[in-house]
Amino acid sequence: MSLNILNSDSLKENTVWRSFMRTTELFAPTLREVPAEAEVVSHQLLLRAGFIRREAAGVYTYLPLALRVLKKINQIIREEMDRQGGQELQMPIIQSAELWQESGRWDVYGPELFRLKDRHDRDFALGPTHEEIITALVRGEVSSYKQLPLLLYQIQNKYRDERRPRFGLLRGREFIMKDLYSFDRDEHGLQVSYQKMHDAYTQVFRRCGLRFRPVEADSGAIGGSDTHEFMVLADSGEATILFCEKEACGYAANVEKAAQPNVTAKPCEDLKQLAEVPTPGAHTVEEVADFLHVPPQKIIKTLLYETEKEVVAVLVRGDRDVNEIKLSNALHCLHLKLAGAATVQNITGARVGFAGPVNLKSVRIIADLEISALTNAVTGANKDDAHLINVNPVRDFNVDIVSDIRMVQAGEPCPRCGSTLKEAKGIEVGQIFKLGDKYSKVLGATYLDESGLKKAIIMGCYGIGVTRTMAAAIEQNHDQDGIIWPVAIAPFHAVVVPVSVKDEKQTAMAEETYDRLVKAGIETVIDDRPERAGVKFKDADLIGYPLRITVGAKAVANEQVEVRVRKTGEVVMIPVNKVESSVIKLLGQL
RNA sequence: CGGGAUGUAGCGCAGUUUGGCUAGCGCGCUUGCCUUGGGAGCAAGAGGCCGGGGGUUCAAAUCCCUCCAUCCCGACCA
Repeated sequence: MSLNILNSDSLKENTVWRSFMRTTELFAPTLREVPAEAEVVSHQLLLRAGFIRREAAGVYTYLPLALRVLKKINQIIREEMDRQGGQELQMPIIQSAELWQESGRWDVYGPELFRLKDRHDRDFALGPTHEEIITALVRGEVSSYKQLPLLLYQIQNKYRDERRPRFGLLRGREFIMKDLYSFDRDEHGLQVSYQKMHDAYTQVFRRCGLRFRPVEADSGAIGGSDTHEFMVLADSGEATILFCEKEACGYAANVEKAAQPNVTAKPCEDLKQLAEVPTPGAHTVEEVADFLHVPPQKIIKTLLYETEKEVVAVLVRGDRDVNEIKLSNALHCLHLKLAGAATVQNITGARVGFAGPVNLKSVRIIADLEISALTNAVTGANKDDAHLINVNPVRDFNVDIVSDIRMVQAGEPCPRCGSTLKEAKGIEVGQIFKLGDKYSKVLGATYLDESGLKKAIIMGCYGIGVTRTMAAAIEQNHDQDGIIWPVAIAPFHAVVVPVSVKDEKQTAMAEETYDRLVKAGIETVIDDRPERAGVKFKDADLIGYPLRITVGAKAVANEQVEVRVRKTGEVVMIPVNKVESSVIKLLGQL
């Protein structure tokens, strides 16, 4: 009996999606006009093409077409995770506060954590990520080095109460994410797992048909050492990435992370006499530079920052911007913000705009690497309407910390090879982290090695935003008429459009074409609505089927259907009896 | 969190300033005719707690109070 079940069609029918559809049955309500709530193009097109509907701010229903895309992305992810030895599981979305308190993140995570109480008034959170749960699971089940390494992953809804949900699926509060966690005995094992995931991610995004780039990144709140982000390249992207113009070099980093090049040698200039000069009203770098006729590079910009521990003075060259991420890393602080006017007055004794490191008491001073290379520089005098000239580090002031704390810009030398850095915009769709023992230590996930020694498991975590990837694909691949899906993640491969459904010959020919394509395994939609051709064409372009097969009067007369490529607009005439092979060939070329 | 804006039919909007007939327009939807290669045309229809609650008034989409929702901008570069 049981064998019979296995041999039956149940196996063959166990495909994730059906490969055929009639638009008269398809639930894909398209809109002619752009809903007012949508700002970015992926959001607009997802709404217009009938892929999603909004339920609440940052919370969406995925309609059938969207779900097909998501399933395809998921499937590619599964195959690549499994290929690297990953095992899929599912974990709770509702997570008890205890675990989060144990890891310390109940307090650290802040308002982004969706919190709720049960009827007994116990605290819970909706999982924004699953480090706690998975580590707790593993600590209970893994006790020996023989059980390692372990790669476990899940694809589920995650929740973050964003301070400002926006851009449709690009920054939602409920979203689908794949997270894989690696568990290894040591750093070497972690390196192996990390590389596996780096390879897997490269494969995933390549297979999705996206132009992307892995970049070095900052590890942020999740913590850990090494980390790369996978960026889908799109001009509308929020993230700025810098990459070396030399392909062979390969350096690429998020601006948040991009290291500055080695400091140029100190210019040989005689140290001049420190002096105070009046600079009435000149409180920005630009104003001071104009007023004193010095280039901004000769000005030391002094910013006061407040952290949860202290107030610090931050020095960068006048033409540079502070990189707050680098800064908070250098200061080992959690929160960072520019000090208010009152604090500035209090500490420097002057209004905002006249702070300087000379004789600045009571706060630590942190300077960017470039500062030590300056001679005879200009700074604020800690006195209203006055600046100091001929200021020299060491001679006139000392700093407590020297570190790379500034933003790097396109055009600067590559920190690795010295060629020029270029800039691009990207959408972060994946990130891989080396966590080390950060979570295993606090949560007590350990194992015994061969010598019976108890050791912390070394972890890594690796996420892919599935719903964000779908939106990013649209940001990268669209035109005025609508979406242009890469074949691998398109909801369907082709749409057959009979120009007039009242023409029996056209209908018959379209049905034959549809039938042939479906039987050949091509996911095909037939637009059998009694609409005019223009309406169907518009919808086809909007939804973004990679291929459109038009069956009109010409087709009937010539026994040839017209295959149009969505991406290029290219049109080829194909005899009906060869339509499958031609379509397969065309899809393969896309 | 701060600031701004908006909320009227499925979608896009007018009407609100200066309260007053039965709340309008375009698209979409239904029915019929017609049309059929890029969102056609004609005709007849359906569809509204004017975001919720409370007030003022003879009378409220419109004025007042309050709550809610959505969107945008900002979060300080000395």
